Amino acid sequence: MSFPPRYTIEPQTRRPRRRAEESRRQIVDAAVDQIADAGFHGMSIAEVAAASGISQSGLLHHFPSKAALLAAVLERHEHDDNEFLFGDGSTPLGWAAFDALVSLAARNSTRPEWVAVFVRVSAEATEADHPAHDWLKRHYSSTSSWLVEAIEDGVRLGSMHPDMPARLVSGNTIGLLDGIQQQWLVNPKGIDMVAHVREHVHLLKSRWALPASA
Amino acid sequence: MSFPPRYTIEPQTRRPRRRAEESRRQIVDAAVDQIADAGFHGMSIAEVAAASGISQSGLLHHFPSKAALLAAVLERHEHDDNEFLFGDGSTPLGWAAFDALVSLAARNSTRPEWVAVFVRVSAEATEADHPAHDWLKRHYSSTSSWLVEAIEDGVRLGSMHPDMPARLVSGNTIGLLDGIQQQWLVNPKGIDMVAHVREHVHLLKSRWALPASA
DNA sequence: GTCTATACCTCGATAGAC
DNA sequence: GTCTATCGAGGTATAGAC
Repeated sequence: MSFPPRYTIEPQTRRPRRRAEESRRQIVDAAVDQIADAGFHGMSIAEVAAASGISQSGLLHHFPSKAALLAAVLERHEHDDNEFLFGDGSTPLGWAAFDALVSLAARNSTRPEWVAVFVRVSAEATEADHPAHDWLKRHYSSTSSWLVEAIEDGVRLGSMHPDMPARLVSGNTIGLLDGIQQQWLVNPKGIDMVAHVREHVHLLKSRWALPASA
Repeated sequence: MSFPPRYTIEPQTRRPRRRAEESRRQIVDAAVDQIADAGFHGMSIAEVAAASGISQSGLLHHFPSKAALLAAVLERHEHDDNEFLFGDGSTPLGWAAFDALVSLAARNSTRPEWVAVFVRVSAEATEADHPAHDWLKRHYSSTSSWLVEAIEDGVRLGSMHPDMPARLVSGNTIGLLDGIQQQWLVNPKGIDMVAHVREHVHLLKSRWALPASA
Protein backbone atom coordinates (compact mmCIF):
# COMPACT_ATOMS: atom_id res chain seq x y z
CA MET A 1 0.00 0.00 0.00
CA SER A 2 1.39 3.40 -0.89
CA PHE A 3 0.36 6.93 -0.13
CA PRO A 4 0.87 9.67 -2.53
CA PRO A 5 3.50 12.16 -1.45
CA ARG A 6 2.15 15.33 0.13
CA TYR A 7 3.69 17.66 -2.41
CA THR A 8 3.93 16.53 -5.97
CA ILE A 9 5.13 18.22 -9.07
CA GLU A 10 2.25 17.63 -11.39
CA PRO A 11 3.38 16.15 -14.73
CA GLN A 12 1.63 19.18 -16.21
CA THR A 13 0.44 17.29 -19.30
CA ARG A 14 2.61 19.46 -21.62
CA ARG A 15 -0.26 21.81 -22.56
CA PRO A 16 -2.26 19.42 -24.76
CA ARG A 17 -4.36 22.27 -26.18
CA ARG A 18 -1.25 23.97 -27.46
CA ARG A 19 0.09 20.75 -28.99
CA ALA A 20 -3.18 20.13 -30.77
CA GLU A 21 -3.12 23.53 -32.39
CA GLU A 22 0.46 23.00 -33.44
CA SER A 23 -0.42 19.66 -35.02
CA ARG A 24 -3.34 21.16 -36.85
CA ARG A 25 -1.16 23.95 -38.17
CA GLN A 26 1.46 21.52 -39.48
CA ILE A 27 -1.21 19.38 -41.09
CA VAL A 28 -2.79 22.33 -42.88
CA ASP A 29 0.66 23.46 -44.04
CA ALA A 30 1.32 20.07 -45.56
CA ALA A 31 -2.15 19.95 -47.12
CA VAL A 32 -1.52 23.30 -48.79
CA ASP A 33 1.61 21.92 -50.42
CA GLN A 34 -0.16 18.79 -51.57
CA ILE A 35 -3.17 20.58 -53.00
CA ALA A 36 -0.85 23.05 -54.70
CA ASP A 37 0.91 20.14 -56.37
CA ALA A 38 -1.96 17.84 -57.24
CA GLY A 39 -5.27 19.50 -56.46
CA PHE A 40 -7.80 18.26 -53.97
CA HIS A 41 -8.62 15.16 -55.99
CA GLY A 42 -4.95 14.38 -56.35
CA MET A 43 -4.04 14.95 -52.73
CA SER A 44 -4.02 11.96 -50.38
CA ILE A 45 -4.42 12.27 -46.64
CA ALA A 46 -1.82 9.55 -46.22
CA GLU A 47 0.82 11.69 -47.88
CA VAL A 48 -0.25 14.78 -46.01
CA ALA A 49 0.03 12.82 -42.78
CA ALA A 50 3.50 11.60 -43.68
CA ALA A 51 4.66 15.10 -44.60
CA SER A 52 3.40 16.53 -41.33
CA GLY A 53 5.00 13.83 -39.23
CA ILE A 54 1.86 12.12 -38.04
CA SER A 55 0.06 8.91 -38.87
CA GLN A 56 -2.94 8.84 -41.15
CA SER A 57 -5.27 8.11 -38.25
CA GLY A 58 -3.63 10.82 -36.21
CA LEU A 59 -4.53 13.25 -38.95
CA LEU A 60 -8.10 12.02 -39.06
CA HIS A 61 -8.36 12.65 -35.36
CA HIS A 62 -7.96 16.38 -36.02
CA PHE A 63 -9.81 16.52 -39.34
CA PRO A 64 -12.45 13.81 -39.49
CA SER A 65 -12.51 13.64 -43.29
CA LYS A 66 -10.68 14.78 -46.37
CA ALA A 67 -13.35 17.41 -46.97
CA ALA A 68 -12.89 18.78 -43.47
CA LEU A 69 -9.20 19.22 -44.17
CA LEU A 70 -9.96 21.09 -47.37
CA ALA A 71 -12.34 23.37 -45.49
CA ALA A 72 -9.58 24.25 -43.05
CA VAL A 73 -7.23 25.07 -45.91
CA LEU A 74 -9.77 27.32 -47.60
CA GLU A 75 -10.62 29.01 -44.35
CA ARG A 76 -7.03 29.97 -43.78
CA HIS A 77 -6.70 31.19 -47.37
CA GLU A 78 -9.71 33.42 -47.09
CA HIS A 79 -8.66 34.70 -43.70
CA ASP A 80 -5.22 35.65 -45.02
CA ASP A 81 -6.63 37.47 -48.03
CA ASN A 82 -9.18 39.40 -46.04
CA GLU A 83 -6.50 40.34 -43.54
CA PHE A 84 -4.44 41.71 -46.41
CA LEU A 85 -7.22 43.60 -48.19
CA PHE A 86 -9.14 44.89 -45.19
CA GLY A 87 -6.49 44.55 -42.52
CA ASP A 88 -7.06 48.03 -41.18
CA GLY A 89 -10.81 47.52 -41.00
CA SER A 90 -11.55 49.89 -43.86
CA THR A 91 -12.96 48.88 -47.23
CA PRO A 92 -11.21 50.29 -50.29
CA LEU A 93 -13.54 52.53 -52.32
CA GLY A 94 -13.51 53.60 -55.96
CA TRP A 95 -10.19 53.21 -57.71
CA ALA A 96 -8.53 52.27 -54.44
CA ALA A 97 -10.27 48.88 -54.72
CA PHE A 98 -8.62 48.27 -58.10
CA ASP A 99 -5.28 49.46 -56.78
CA ALA A 100 -5.69 46.99 -53.91
CA LEU A 101 -6.04 44.20 -56.46
CA VAL A 102 -2.74 45.20 -57.99
CA SER A 103 -1.20 44.90 -54.55
CA LEU A 104 -2.84 41.53 -54.10
CA ALA A 105 -1.27 40.36 -57.34
CA ALA A 106 2.10 41.54 -56.07
CA ARG A 107 1.64 39.62 -52.87
CA ASN A 108 0.51 36.49 -54.69
CA SER A 109 3.70 36.60 -56.75
CA THR A 110 5.49 35.70 -53.55
CA ARG A 111 3.19 32.81 -52.66
CA PRO A 112 3.00 30.39 -55.58
CA GLU A 113 1.63 27.57 -53.43
CA TRP A 114 -1.43 29.58 -52.53
CA VAL A 115 -1.96 30.62 -56.10
CA ALA A 116 -1.78 26.98 -57.12
CA VAL A 117 -4.22 25.97 -54.41
CA PHE A 118 -6.66 28.60 -55.54
CA VAL A 119 -6.38 27.82 -59.24
CA ARG A 120 -6.80 24.07 -58.78
CA VAL A 121 -9.57 24.15 -56.22
CA SER A 122 -11.50 26.80 -58.16
CA ALA A 123 -11.45 24.66 -61.28
CA GLU A 124 -12.42 21.48 -59.47
CA ALA A 125 -15.08 23.13 -57.36
CA THR A 126 -16.96 24.18 -60.45
CA GLU A 127 -18.54 20.74 -60.20
CA ALA A 128 -21.82 20.91 -58.31
CA ASP A 129 -21.08 18.23 -55.72
CA HIS A 130 -17.48 19.13 -55.02
CA PRO A 131 -16.93 19.74 -51.31
CA ALA A 132 -15.76 23.28 -52.06
CA HIS A 133 -18.55 24.16 -54.46
CA ASP A 134 -20.40 26.36 -51.98
CA TRP A 135 -17.19 28.03 -50.96
CA LEU A 136 -16.48 28.92 -54.59
CA LYS A 137 -19.93 30.37 -55.16
CA ARG A 138 -19.62 32.44 -52.00
CA HIS A 139 -16.14 33.55 -53.02
CA TYR A 140 -17.30 34.78 -56.42
CA SER A 141 -20.42 36.50 -55.20
CA SER A 142 -18.72 38.25 -52.30
CA THR A 143 -15.71 39.36 -54.33
CA SER A 144 -17.94 40.52 -57.13
CA SER A 145 -20.31 42.49 -54.95
CA TRP A 146 -17.38 44.07 -53.14
CA LEU A 147 -16.06 45.37 -56.48
CA VAL A 148 -19.49 46.46 -57.66
CA GLU A 149 -19.97 48.45 -54.48
CA ALA A 150 -16.53 50.00 -54.87
CA ILE A 151 -17.56 51.15 -58.34
CA GLU A 152 -20.88 52.52 -57.13
CA ASP A 153 -19.03 54.45 -54.46
CA GLY A 154 -16.58 55.72 -57.06
CA VAL A 155 -19.46 56.99 -59.14
CA ARG A 156 -21.05 58.60 -56.09
CA LEU A 157 -17.76 60.26 -55.18
CA GLY A 158 -17.32 61.54 -58.72
CA SER A 159 -14.12 59.66 -59.55
CA MET A 160 -15.77 57.17 -61.88
CA HIS A 161 -18.01 57.67 -64.88
CA PRO A 162 -21.68 56.79 -64.25
CA ASP A 163 -21.83 54.82 -67.52
CA MET A 164 -19.20 52.37 -66.29
CA PRO A 165 -20.86 48.93 -66.46
CA ALA A 166 -20.17 47.80 -62.91
CA ARG A 167 -21.08 44.12 -63.15
CA LEU A 168 -19.28 43.53 -66.43
CA VAL A 169 -16.16 45.35 -65.30
CA SER A 170 -16.08 43.59 -61.97
CA GLY A 171 -16.57 40.14 -63.52
CA ASN A 172 -13.92 40.86 -66.12
CA THR A 173 -11.44 42.08 -63.56
CA ILE A 174 -11.89 39.02 -61.35
CA GLY A 175 -11.71 36.75 -64.38
CA LEU A 176 -8.56 38.38 -65.61
CA LEU A 177 -6.95 38.00 -62.20
CA ASP A 178 -7.79 34.30 -62.13
CA GLY A 179 -6.70 33.71 -65.69
CA ILE A 180 -3.38 35.47 -65.27
CA GLN A 181 -2.62 33.47 -62.17
CA GLN A 182 -3.05 30.32 -64.18
CA GLN A 183 -0.72 31.50 -66.93
CA TRP A 184 1.80 32.51 -64.30
CA LEU A 185 1.78 29.03 -62.79
CA VAL A 186 2.68 27.52 -66.13
CA ASN A 187 5.38 30.07 -66.80
CA PRO A 188 6.42 32.03 -63.70
CA LYS A 189 9.49 33.56 -65.33
CA GLY A 190 7.67 34.69 -68.44
CA ILE A 191 4.64 36.32 -66.87
CA ASP A 192 4.70 39.43 -64.72
CA MET A 193 1.38 39.24 -62.89
CA VAL A 194 1.65 42.73 -61.48
CA ALA A 195 2.36 44.27 -64.87
CA HIS A 196 -0.63 42.51 -66.36
CA VAL A 197 -3.07 43.53 -63.66
CA ARG A 198 -1.71 47.06 -63.58
CA GLU A 199 -2.13 47.36 -67.33
CA HIS A 200 -5.76 46.31 -67.00
CA VAL A 201 -6.41 48.86 -64.28
CA HIS A 202 -4.72 51.56 -66.36
CA LEU A 203 -6.98 50.64 -69.23
CA LEU A 204 -10.08 50.96 -67.05
CA LYS A 205 -8.91 54.29 -65.69
CA SER A 206 -8.19 55.64 -69.15
CA ARG A 207 -11.77 54.89 -70.12
CA TRP A 208 -13.79 55.56 -66.96
CA ALA A 209 -11.84 57.81 -64.63
CA LEU A 210 -13.17 61.32 -64.05
CA PRO A 211 -10.92 64.20 -63.04
CA ALA A 212 -10.94 64.46 -59.27
CA SER A 213 -13.51 67.15 -58.46
CA ALA A 214 -12.83 68.71 -55.10
CA MET B 1 -10.23 -33.00 -99.75
CA SER B 2 -12.42 -30.09 -100.74
CA PHE B 3 -12.14 -27.40 -103.33
CA PRO B 4 -13.33 -23.95 -102.73
CA PRO B 5 -16.40 -23.03 -104.73
CA ARG B 6 -15.68 -21.03 -107.84
CA TYR B 7 -17.80 -18.09 -106.91
CA THR B 8 -18.06 -17.15 -103.28
CA ILE B 9 -19.70 -14.29 -101.49
CA GLU B 10 -16.95 -13.11 -99.26
CA PRO B 11 -18.07 -12.67 -95.62
CA GLN B 12 -16.88 -9.09 -96.07
CA THR B 13 -15.72 -8.72 -92.43
CA ARG B 14 -18.29 -5.99 -91.71
CA ARG B 15 -15.81 -3.20 -92.34
CA PRO B 16 -13.75 -3.55 -89.16
CA ARG B 17 -12.00 -0.24 -89.84
CA ARG B 18 -15.30 1.57 -89.80
CA ARG B 19 -16.40 -0.12 -86.55
CA ALA B 20 -13.16 0.77 -84.84
CA GLU B 21 -13.55 4.44 -85.68
CA GLU B 22 -17.09 4.38 -84.42
CA SER B 23 -15.97 2.82 -81.14
CA ARG B 24 -13.22 5.36 -80.74
CA ARG B 25 -15.65 8.19 -81.38
CA GLN B 26 -18.09 6.92 -78.75
CA ILE B 27 -15.29 6.47 -76.22
CA VAL B 28 -13.99 9.99 -76.75
CA ASP B 29 -17.54 11.34 -76.42
CA ALA B 30 -17.95 9.60 -73.09
CA ALA B 31 -14.53 10.75 -71.92
CA VAL B 32 -15.45 14.35 -72.69
CA ASP B 33 -18.50 14.07 -70.46
CA GLN B 34 -16.51 12.47 -67.66
CA ILE B 35 -13.68 14.99 -67.76
CA ALA B 36 -16.22 17.79 -67.91
CA ASP B 37 -17.77 16.45 -64.72
CA ALA B 38 -14.76 15.40 -62.72
CA GLY B 39 -11.57 16.45 -64.47
CA PHE B 40 -8.90 14.12 -65.71
CA HIS B 41 -7.88 13.03 -62.21
CA GLY B 42 -11.50 12.37 -61.35
CA MET B 43 -12.35 10.48 -64.49
CA SER B 44 -12.07 6.69 -64.47
CA ILE B 45 -11.64 4.64 -67.58
CA ALA B 46 -14.00 2.05 -66.12
CA GLU B 47 -16.84 4.57 -66.06
CA VAL B 48 -15.97 5.88 -69.49
CA ALA B 49 -16.04 2.32 -70.77
CA ALA B 50 -19.43 1.67 -69.19
CA ALA B 51 -20.86 4.89 -70.61
CA SER B 52 -19.67 4.04 -74.10
CA GLY B 53 -20.99 0.49 -74.00
CA ILE B 54 -17.70 -1.33 -73.97
CA SER B 55 -15.66 -3.16 -71.36
CA GLN B 56 -12.71 -1.56 -69.65
CA SER B 57 -10.28 -3.77 -71.55
CA GLY B 58 -12.10 -3.06 -74.75
CA LEU B 59 -11.45 0.60 -74.19
CA LEU B 60 -7.80 -0.02 -73.47
CA HIS B 61 -7.51 -1.81 -76.77
CA HIS B 62 -8.24 1.48 -78.55
CA PHE B 63 -6.47 3.80 -76.13
CA PRO B 64 -3.62 1.97 -74.41
CA SER B 65 -3.60 4.22 -71.37
CA LYS B 66 -5.57 6.89 -69.59
CA ALA B 67 -3.14 9.51 -70.83
CA ALA B 68 -3.64 8.38 -74.43
CA LEU B 69 -7.36 8.87 -74.02
CA LEU B 70 -6.83 12.37 -72.71
CA ALA B 71 -4.61 13.15 -75.66
CA ALA B 72 -7.38 12.12 -78.03
CA VAL B 73 -9.84 14.37 -76.23
CA LEU B 74 -7.51 17.36 -76.39
CA GLU B 75 -6.72 16.72 -80.01
CA ARG B 76 -10.37 16.84 -80.94
CA HIS B 77 -10.85 20.01 -78.89
CA GLU B 78 -8.00 21.79 -80.59
CA HIS B 79 -9.08 20.57 -84.00
CA ASP B 80 -12.62 21.90 -83.46
CA ASP B 81 -11.42 25.29 -82.28
CA ASN B 82 -8.97 25.74 -85.12
CA GLU B 83 -11.66 24.71 -87.57
CA PHE B 84 -13.87 27.42 -86.12
CA LEU B 85 -11.29 30.20 -85.98
CA PHE B 86 -9.38 29.50 -89.17
CA GLY B 87 -11.92 27.37 -90.99
CA ASP B 88 -11.54 29.28 -94.23
CA GLY B 89 -7.78 29.07 -94.11
CA SER B 90 -7.28 32.74 -93.36
CA THR B 91 -5.92 34.18 -90.14
CA PRO B 92 -7.86 37.06 -88.59
CA LEU B 93 -5.78 40.23 -88.46
CA GLY B 94 -5.96 43.33 -86.28
CA TRP B 95 -9.29 43.86 -84.57
CA ALA B 96 -10.79 40.98 -86.50
CA ALA B 97 -8.83 38.64 -84.23
CA PHE B 98 -10.49 40.13 -81.16
CA ASP B 99 -13.89 39.98 -82.82
CA ALA B 100 -13.22 36.31 -83.56
CA LEU B 101 -12.70 35.75 -79.84
CA VAL B 102 -16.13 37.23 -79.17
CA SER B 103 -17.55 34.74 -81.65
CA LEU B 104 -15.64 31.96 -79.95
CA ALA B 105 -17.21 32.93 -76.64
CA ALA B 106 -20.62 32.82 -78.27
CA ARG B 107 -19.93 29.37 -79.60
CA ASN B 108 -18.61 28.14 -76.27
CA SER B 109 -21.85 29.26 -74.63
CA THR B 110 -23.50 26.44 -76.52
CA ARG B 111 -20.95 23.81 -75.49
CA PRO B 112 -20.67 23.76 -71.69
CA GLU B 113 -19.01 20.32 -71.65
CA TRP B 114 -16.11 21.56 -73.71
CA VAL B 115 -15.75 24.64 -71.57
CA ALA B 116 -15.66 22.41 -68.50
CA VAL B 117 -13.09 20.12 -70.06
CA PHE B 118 -10.89 23.06 -70.89
CA VAL B 119 -11.20 24.75 -67.50
CA ARG B 120 -10.47 21.58 -65.57
CA VAL B 121 -7.65 20.25 -67.67
CA SER B 122 -5.98 23.66 -67.84
CA ALA B 123 -5.95 23.93 -64.08
CA GLU B 124 -4.70 20.39 -63.54
CA ALA B 125 -2.12 20.58 -66.30
CA THR B 126 -0.42 23.45 -64.57
CA GLU B 127 1.43 20.73 -62.66
CA ALA B 128 4.74 19.93 -64.33
CA ASP B 129 4.28 16.18 -64.68
CA HIS B 130 0.63 16.18 -65.70
CA PRO B 131 0.14 14.31 -68.98
CA ALA B 132 -1.32 17.45 -70.54
CA HIS B 133 1.33 19.84 -69.31
CA ASP B 134 3.07 20.16 -72.65
CA TRP B 135 -0.24 20.58 -74.41
CA LEU B 136 -1.10 23.47 -72.09
CA LYS B 137 2.21 25.20 -72.64
CA ARG B 138 1.83 24.84 -76.39
CA HIS B 139 -1.74 26.08 -76.19
CA TYR B 140 -0.77 29.22 -74.31
CA SER B 141 2.23 30.04 -76.42
CA SER B 142 0.48 29.48 -79.72
CA THR B 143 -2.66 31.38 -78.75
CA SER B 144 -0.60 34.19 -77.33
CA SER B 145 1.67 34.55 -80.33
CA TRP B 146 -1.33 34.44 -82.66
CA LEU B 147 -2.82 37.43 -80.81
CA VAL B 148 0.49 39.26 -80.64
CA GLU B 149 0.89 38.87 -84.39
CA ALA B 150 -2.65 40.08 -84.96
CA ILE B 151 -1.80 43.21 -82.98
CA GLU B 152 1.43 43.76 -84.86
CA ASP B 153 -0.50 43.47 -88.10
CA GLY B 154 -3.09 45.91 -86.79
CA VAL B 155 -0.36 48.41 -86.03
CA ARG B 156 1.16 47.89 -89.45
CA LEU B 157 -2.20 48.36 -91.10
CA GLY B 158 -2.81 51.53 -89.13
CA SER B 159 -5.89 50.35 -87.23
CA MET B 160 -4.12 49.97 -83.88
CA HIS B 161 -2.00 52.41 -81.93
CA PRO B 162 1.74 51.60 -81.96
CA ASP B 163 1.94 52.10 -78.18
CA MET B 164 -0.46 49.23 -77.57
CA PRO B 165 1.45 46.78 -75.34
CA ALA B 166 0.94 43.65 -77.40
CA ARG B 167 2.13 41.00 -74.95
CA LEU B 168 0.28 42.43 -71.96
CA VAL B 169 -2.94 42.91 -73.90
CA SER B 170 -2.80 39.47 -75.40
CA GLY B 171 -2.09 37.77 -72.07
CA ASN B 172 -4.86 39.74 -70.41
CA THR B 173 -7.36 38.90 -73.11
CA ILE B 174 -6.62 35.20 -72.95
CA GLY B 175 -6.69 35.28 -69.17
CA LEU B 176 -10.00 37.09 -69.14
CA LEU B 177 -11.48 34.56 -71.52
CA ASP B 178 -10.36 31.69 -69.30
CA GLY B 179 -11.51 33.36 -66.11
CA ILE B 180 -14.94 34.22 -67.44
CA GLN B 181 -15.46 30.68 -68.62
CA GLN B 182 -14.83 29.51 -65.10
CA GLN B 183 -17.31 31.95 -63.61
CA TRP B 184 -19.84 30.92 -66.22
CA LEU B 185 -19.51 27.27 -65.25
CA VAL B 186 -20.38 28.10 -61.66
CA ASN B 187 -23.29 30.30 -62.65
CA PRO B 188 -24.39 29.83 -66.27
CA LYS B 189 -27.62 31.80 -65.84
CA GLY B 190 -25.97 34.75 -64.16
CA ILE B 191 -23.03 35.27 -66.49
CA ASP B 192 -23.28 36.35 -70.12
CA MET B 193 -19.92 35.31 -71.53
CA VAL B 194 -20.40 37.15 -74.79
CA ALA B 195 -21.32 40.40 -73.08
CA HIS B 196 -18.23 40.18 -70.88
CA VAL B 197 -15.81 39.48 -73.70
CA ARG B 198 -17.43 42.08 -75.93
CA GLU B 199 -17.12 44.68 -73.19
CA HIS B 200 -13.43 43.91 -72.88
CA VAL B 201 -12.91 44.27 -76.62
CA HIS B 202 -14.84 47.54 -76.62
CA LEU B 203 -12.59 48.78 -73.86
CA LEU B 204 -9.49 47.90 -75.85
CA LYS B 205 -10.85 49.58 -78.96
CA SER B 206 -11.76 52.72 -77.06
CA ARG B 207 -8.16 53.00 -75.94
CA TRP B 208 -6.12 51.72 -78.85
CA ALA B 209 -8.18 51.88 -82.04
CA LEU B 210 -7.07 54.35 -84.69
CA PRO B 211 -9.50 55.81 -87.21
CA ALA B 212 -9.38 53.68 -90.33
CA SER B 213 -7.04 55.46 -92.70
CA ALA B 214 -7.79 54.54 -96.26
C1' DG C 1 -3.67 12.59 -28.87
C1' DT C 2 -1.40 9.27 -31.32
C1' DC C 3 -0.60 4.82 -32.77
C1' DT C 4 -1.17 -0.06 -35.45
C1' DA C 5 -4.08 -2.86 -37.87
C1' DT C 6 -7.36 -3.53 -41.02
C1' DA C 7 -11.77 -3.34 -43.65
C1' DC C 8 -13.29 -2.16 -47.89
C1' DC C 9 -13.23 0.16 -52.09
C1' DT C 10 -11.72 1.83 -56.77
C1' DC C 11 -8.26 2.40 -59.83
C1' DG C 12 -5.07 1.43 -64.07
C1' DA C 13 -3.22 -2.10 -66.47
C1' DT C 14 -2.19 -7.01 -68.08
C1' DA C 15 -3.11 -11.95 -69.58
C1' DG C 16 -5.31 -14.78 -72.33
C1' DA C 17 -9.72 -16.96 -74.25
C1' DC C 18 -12.88 -16.30 -77.97
C1' DG D 1 -12.00 -6.32 -81.58
C1' DT D 2 -14.07 -7.53 -77.48
C1' DC D 3 -14.53 -10.12 -73.51
C1' DT D 4 -13.65 -12.13 -68.37
C1' DA D 5 -10.55 -12.58 -64.80
C1' DT D 6 -7.19 -10.89 -62.03
C1' DC D 7 -3.16 -8.44 -60.16
C1' DG D 8 -1.11 -4.95 -57.36
C1' DA D 9 -1.24 -0.47 -55.84
C1' DG D 10 -3.22 3.14 -53.45
C1' DG D 11 -7.33 5.45 -51.59
C1' DT D 12 -10.64 6.78 -47.25
C1' DA D 13 -12.20 5.61 -43.16
C1' DT D 14 -12.89 2.85 -38.75
C1' DA D 15 -11.70 -0.03 -34.48
C1' DG D 16 -9.37 -0.30 -30.62
C1' DA D 17 -4.90 -0.41 -27.85
C1' DC D 18 -1.88 2.68 -25.44
